[in-house]
Amino acid sequence: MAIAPPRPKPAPLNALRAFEASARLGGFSAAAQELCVTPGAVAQQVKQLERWAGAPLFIRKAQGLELSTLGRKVAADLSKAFDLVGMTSQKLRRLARPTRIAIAALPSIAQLWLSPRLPEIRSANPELEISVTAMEERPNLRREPYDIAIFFIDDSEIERDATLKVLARDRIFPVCTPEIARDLQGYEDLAGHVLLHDTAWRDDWERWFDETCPEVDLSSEGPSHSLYSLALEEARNGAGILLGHEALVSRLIGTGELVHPFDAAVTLARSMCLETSPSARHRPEIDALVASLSE
Amino acid sequence: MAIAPPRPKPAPLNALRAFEASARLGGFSAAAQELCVTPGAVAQQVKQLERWAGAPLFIRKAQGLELSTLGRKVAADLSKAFDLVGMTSQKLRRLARPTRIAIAALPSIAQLWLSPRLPEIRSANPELEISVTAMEERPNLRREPYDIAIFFIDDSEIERDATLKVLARDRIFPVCTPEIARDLQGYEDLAGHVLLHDTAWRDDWERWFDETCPEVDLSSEGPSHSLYSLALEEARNGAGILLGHEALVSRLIGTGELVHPFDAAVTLARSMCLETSPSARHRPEIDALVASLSE
DNA sequence: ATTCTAGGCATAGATAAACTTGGGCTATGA
DNA sequence: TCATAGCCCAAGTTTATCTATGCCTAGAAT
Repeated sequence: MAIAPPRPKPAPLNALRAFEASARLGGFSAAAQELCVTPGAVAQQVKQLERWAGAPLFIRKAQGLELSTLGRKVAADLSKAFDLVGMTSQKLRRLARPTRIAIAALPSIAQLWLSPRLPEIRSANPELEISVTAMEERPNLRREPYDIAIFFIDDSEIERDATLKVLARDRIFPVCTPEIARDLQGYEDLAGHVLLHDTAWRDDWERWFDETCPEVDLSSEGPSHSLYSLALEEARNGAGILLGHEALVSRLIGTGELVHPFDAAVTLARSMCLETSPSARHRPEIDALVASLSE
Repeated sequence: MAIAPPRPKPAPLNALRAFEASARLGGFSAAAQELCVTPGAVAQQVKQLERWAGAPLFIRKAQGLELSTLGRKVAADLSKAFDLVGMTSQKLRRLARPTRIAIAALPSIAQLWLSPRLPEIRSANPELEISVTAMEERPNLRREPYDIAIFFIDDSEIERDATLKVLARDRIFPVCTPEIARDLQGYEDLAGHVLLHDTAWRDDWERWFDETCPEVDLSSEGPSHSLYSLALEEARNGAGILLGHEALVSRLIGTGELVHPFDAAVTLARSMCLETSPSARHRPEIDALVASLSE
């Protein structure tokens, strides 16, 4: 009774995932970032799924997307399904090699905060294989294979998510070499120096001026670096004054290589937080590591 | 702070699915059949997943597979996750075009039982687009995009699954043209005629001999066809005697083209059953169709 | 108004993933 | 002792997926 199989195919898995990410994040570009591909690839996948289903899932607008009625009806279920897939695959990875621990962190945090603490942790737990991956955006720990993530997170989000562990509030203040600091008697003396910037935190200086000395007329112009650690290196070499984020500069202040010439500090509405993967909680290796990092 | 992304990749979805199917069905070959690929393809996918995880999921034995401890720990969760994915994608398909109904059936059932009933159903529900796909194996309705499946199913399984709806017990008895029937006075007269077979139901004749006339020495040799409907066509053309499955031959008996020369019938331990997709239940279109098919 | 920017669309070509094929190997059972 | 059912491996091929471009639209910023 053999028969050739022109059978209706099951839905393409990758297309479902692309749709789910687009629906959850509200756009192809955001989804593309999460999936590490270009927006065009995501758009194609979604279109493929629409062809399979026979009806559109999104209403395309010139500016971004909107879920169609149909899309809205299935997006939540799909998210739940892929959360389960993701968490199970992480469980698999962890059970396979429990001593392998992956940490995701902002590049600046990875280099300036985490890296100095790792040697001690590694020597205290020689059996652990700790890997650190630097990235700009906080990954979705329900999906991506990291056990721990360390990023700056807005307070509003911290309130909503009780599993986030605050490591330090984000306080900013100018830092420079002791030599430069000798020139700085008052805020107006800043005008004569180079103000170093980080591209991602471009308005740090403006923010600090506004909150500490709005009466002084100062320009926040200056060279900017795409890596905070580069800007910090420049400051350490005496190239100018950088707005330091407390958690990231305290080491260099401790060694005396940098000083903070003004007492005024601004506390931003966010904190450096440690997040653990839902599938990693209550694992002894992870708990111990989190405890070490929290001091 | 841009950074090149050599990020640890998430688990490959297709590999997860291949592993899940292999674990659930107990072998690469069975999984390959469900996924419509060759066993080698499944083996490669599973190996890829093992590389990703860093540990083996199966213990390979000369005869088939056995789940490793690790594999056993994640297989159940993965099945649940992919069930959810599959059911959601079916929900999507159905919501997109609610009047499109896909039926899967054994080729013989499709042609001999279902096909004669469809014209009436189609004219009673002209808005429905009913498609029929013939296949040898009962599909997994949690995964594959069919709304209804009609297959012969063993009684033991029917007891376990209350959602199966029995359409007819599987009763078998010889059938032939009225001309041939005139030659058949007793069981021993069968010896002089060609006995037609279906390859998939090769032992039907032996079974019937055993239960109705074990004392007569009859050979169950004879030509076999890979499609039951072909064998039936031969019988209708007077080429020999076929063991008829009641549900499949009753039409031709009704028209008088075939007769059953002996009263003796054997009831097999299985029935022709109708199964509905979990995601299709309680939909008016489906319920109405099921009711029509159940008479 | 004009320019700029962000986001989506379409296509072609390049890249990577998945699949098939064919040949080996090992136990089981007729 | 052979046949069978499974799995493994190595090419080689097909298919799917991704990138790269250029184009279009609607708000936002000059």
